[in-house]
Formats: sequence, structure tokens, C-alpha cells
Amino acid sequence: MASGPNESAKASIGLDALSTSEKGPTSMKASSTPRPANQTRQSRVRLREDAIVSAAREMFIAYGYSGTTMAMIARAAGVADGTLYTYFENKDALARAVISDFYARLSDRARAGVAGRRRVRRKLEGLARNHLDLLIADRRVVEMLPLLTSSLSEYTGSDHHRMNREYVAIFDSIINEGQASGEIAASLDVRVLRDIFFGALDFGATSLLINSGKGNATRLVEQLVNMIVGAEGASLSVVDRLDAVANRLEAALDKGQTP
Amino acid sequence: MASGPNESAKASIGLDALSTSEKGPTSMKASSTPRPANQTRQSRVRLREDAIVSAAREMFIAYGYSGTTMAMIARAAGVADGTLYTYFENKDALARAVISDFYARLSDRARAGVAGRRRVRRKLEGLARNHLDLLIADRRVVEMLPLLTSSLSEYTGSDHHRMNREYVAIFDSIINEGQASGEIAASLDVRVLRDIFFGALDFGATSLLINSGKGNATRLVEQLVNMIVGAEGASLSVVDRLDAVANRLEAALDKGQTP
DNA sequence: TGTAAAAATTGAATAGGCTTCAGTCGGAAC
DNA sequence: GTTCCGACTGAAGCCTATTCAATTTTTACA
Repeated sequence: MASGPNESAKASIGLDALSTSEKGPTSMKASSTPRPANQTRQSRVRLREDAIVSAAREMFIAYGYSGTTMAMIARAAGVADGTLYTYFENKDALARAVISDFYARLSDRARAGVAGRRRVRRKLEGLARNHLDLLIADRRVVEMLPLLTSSLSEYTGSDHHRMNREYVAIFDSIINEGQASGEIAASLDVRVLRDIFFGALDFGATSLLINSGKGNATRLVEQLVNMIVGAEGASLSVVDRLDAVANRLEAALDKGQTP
Repeated sequence: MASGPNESAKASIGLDALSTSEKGPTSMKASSTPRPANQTRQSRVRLREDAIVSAAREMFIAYGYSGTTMAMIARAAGVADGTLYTYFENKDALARAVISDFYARLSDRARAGVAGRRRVRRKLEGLARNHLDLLIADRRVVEMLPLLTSSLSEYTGSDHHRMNREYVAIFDSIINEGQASGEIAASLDVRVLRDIFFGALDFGATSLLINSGKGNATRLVEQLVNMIVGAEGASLSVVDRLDAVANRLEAALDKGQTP
């Protein structure tokens, strides 16, 4: 419900990265000597891994992190308790896999949503809407993240950090485009815009859930994008525009006077 | 603003509210028949409660929620394990008390910081800076919140919800003032501004911690406030109006030239 | 196809943390 | 001085994450 069936490759990507970095059951031998006979096993393993992650996601969403036990996940995935530990080092690693899966879906959808749009404003709106929708659907998954990063120094360089960077790059490139075309004030710092954009959506998602809002999501997205694309931040840019107006008037006056 | 500043009583308020709603050791008898002799005992109890909450906060900040055990808190507070349960129903309730304490401090500082300033812009800057600083200092405390609200319906009407509303009221009143004076575009929805303001600060705090930023906090606060107070949402319309004015002047000049 | 090696799976046992509760302590009331 | 009552204690109980020896399944190879 919250997520839906695994589209195709997207989940695999996130999980691939995890299975090798966390504690994948796939041996190095398998990757060095890919034999056809191995594929069947690998695909079976992959399938089971997917089943475990899916089961975990559903349980986490339904009961929260501390509210779901490993036994519950095992039962839901149709495996024994111990089997979970063949695929994931511990409960935290399993939760991280769920989050990675979420990120992969988020990025995929974001890229798809942005791709079809021409104007910077529309791209930002699409990105915001997609982010907001997924955030609302999988809120509990996202909320687990701070719990799992015991120290920030350890977060830096982690898989999640990488995935987050990749995702944010989509936003950055839109901002760059907007600043190049003049639709977004060049005086605004991309890093600050990031905080505003994603922070507002994060908070907005929670607000919407608490107030069980309906059309409010649209209002939030619209006003948020307005503040960024309207060339707003810049009282500076207002000054610039005043300059431009003055220039135009002067030019017009000059033209009129010369003859 | 919203209420009176309680320099000394602040922490007590939050804890009072908790100790009665959670599982306070203070009997109803005590409040119905306040005897002088009782006060000593009560004050001792209050002191111990404070000690437990302080110890819990320090442990939570140092080791995170799941990383701190009740035994650790008990040792740090100088009491036996079981004593914790005389004051708080369980680990979650203790964590909630820590968060309530944090909220109380946040509100007090915010009111104090805003009080000395005249201009809307300065008030917002003060509020933002205070919020950011405390968020960075007690990040781990704040991160526990989503964990403790198992269901959003249960959050509504809770102590935290009430405290959050009180705190946000400070922001709201500044926005109202700004919109009345024209410094903030009236077209901007307060609810959306809230999400942007607090969301950006929340995200910004994490960003700053990850990048171990220095002067970046100031930049974030400045640009964020700029986007709100710059009369931005309206900056579009301001720009439009300037354009319109320029057009009219140009047209008038052209007309004057033609003859 | 048959067999040995390797991988995957199992679930009972272990370990550790939250929570309880029967018993002890210390001050207040009279 | 005695009784009473709430505060306090810490060992025991329970629940859950995690381990690991034993078992089953799969693969490799003759």
C-alpha cells in the first residue's frame, strides 16, 4: 500500500549495494566466476532478500522500529529467525536496507517526474510533490534514519550518505539551471536552498499528517516553489531590478531628449 | 508574548505536567491539603525528579536512545534501577520528560531573545538563531521525538503537542506582526511559513553538524529570514509592478516623442 | 547418476535490557 | 515512642536480539 510492488531494477540497485557492503551471502567467488548454474541460486537468494526487506518494511511501517520484532519479520517473510542474520548483520542493518530501498524508489520517481518537464518551476514542483507524497506514505521508514546513525562521523561516507547525495544532486541541478537562466536569484546559496526545500517538505509532511490535510499539500508545494523561483530571497535582486528600471527610464529619457 | 516568561518555574511546569499525567509520586492528598511539613518531602522528591531527568538527558545525548540503558541512567542519577519507575512509567515516558524539558528551555530562551528586539526581521533572526543553536546542542533529544509518538492520533492533544503549539505561537505572532506592518507578504500562508522556517532550521542543523560548519549558521539564518521578510512571495508582484510602471513610463515618453 | 563439498537454513540456547514487586528504610503524625 | 506511609531497593521475571551446532538443500564434478 504505502509502497507497492517493486517496479524492477530500482530495488535491486539499493539492495545490491547493501548485500555486498553489509553481509551479503553471495560469495566473491560467484562474482569472479559467473557461471550459468550460479544464476539460479543467486536469483533465488535475491528473491528471498527482497522478501525479507519487503516484510521488514511492512512491519516497520505498521508497528514502528521498536514495535516490530525480528520474529515478526521472519514470520512475515516466511523464514526462520536465524535466516534473517544470513542476510543482514542485525536489526539495524535490516532497517538500513529498508531505508536504502526507500531512497532508491524516491530517486527513481524523482528523475522520472522531473524528466518530462521543461520549466524550472515545473521541475521543482514535480520534485517537491513526489518527495512529499513518498514521505507521507513511508513516514515511519524515514523516521528510523536518525536512530540508525549513531554518530554523524559514521554517517559521512555511508551508503545512505551516498544515496542522499545522489538524490540531492537532482535538486542541485535544477537550481543550477534556474540560476543560469535567471529564474532563481544567483545570490541564493544552493546549500541553504536545499535545507529550505527539503526541510519544509519534511516538516510539511508531518503537519499534513497531523492535520489530515487534503489540498494543503498543493498549497505547500506552490508557495515553497514560489519562494525559490520567484527570485524572492533577494531583496538584493529587488534592488537589482530597481536599478534595471532606472536604467530603462534613463535610456528612454535620453532617447527622447537627443533629437 | 504568548505567555509570561518563567525563568525559574519553566522546568517545573513541564515536569509538573508530566509527573501528574504520567505517574507522579505526589499524591492528590498533598495538593488538597497543603501542609508545611509536606513541602520538605515534596521538594526532595522534586529535586530527585530533576536529577533523574538531567541524568537521562545527558545519557541520551551521549549515547542515543537505544544506546542508553535504564541502569546507566539510574547510576548517573544516583538511584536504584527500580526508583526510576517511581517517577516515570517506563523508558519512553522518561524520554518524553526529557523532551518536555527541552521544549520548555527552547520556549523560554525564544521569548527572551525575541523580547529585546523591535524589528520583525530581527525578531525572526533571533528566534531562528536560538532554535538552531539549541537544536545543534541537543540534536539527539529532538531525534527521539518521532520514536515516541507511536501514532499521530495519539500525539494530537498530548503534552508535547501543547508545548509545541505554545512555542510555534511565538513564531506566528511575529509573522502576524510582519504581515500587519507590510514587511511580510500577506499572501503567504502562516502554516506554510511555519513548515519552511522550522523545517529549514531542522535540516540546517543536521547539515551543519555533518559538514561541521562554522559561520554557515549565520548564512542560513540570514537567507532564510530574507526569504520570509523580504516581502518575497510578493516580490514577484513587486517586480511585476515595477515592470508595469516602467512600461507605462516608456509608453508615455514614446507618445510624447511622436508628435 | 552418485557423491562429496559448500552454502543455506533452522530453531533452541544465550545474553542483555526493561520492568516488576516483595521487602526495607526513614521520616512524619500523634 | 510508636505507628504509619510513602519512598526506595535490587534481585527475579520476561521478552527480544543474536548466536551456533546440527540439518537440509544446492552445487561441483566424475
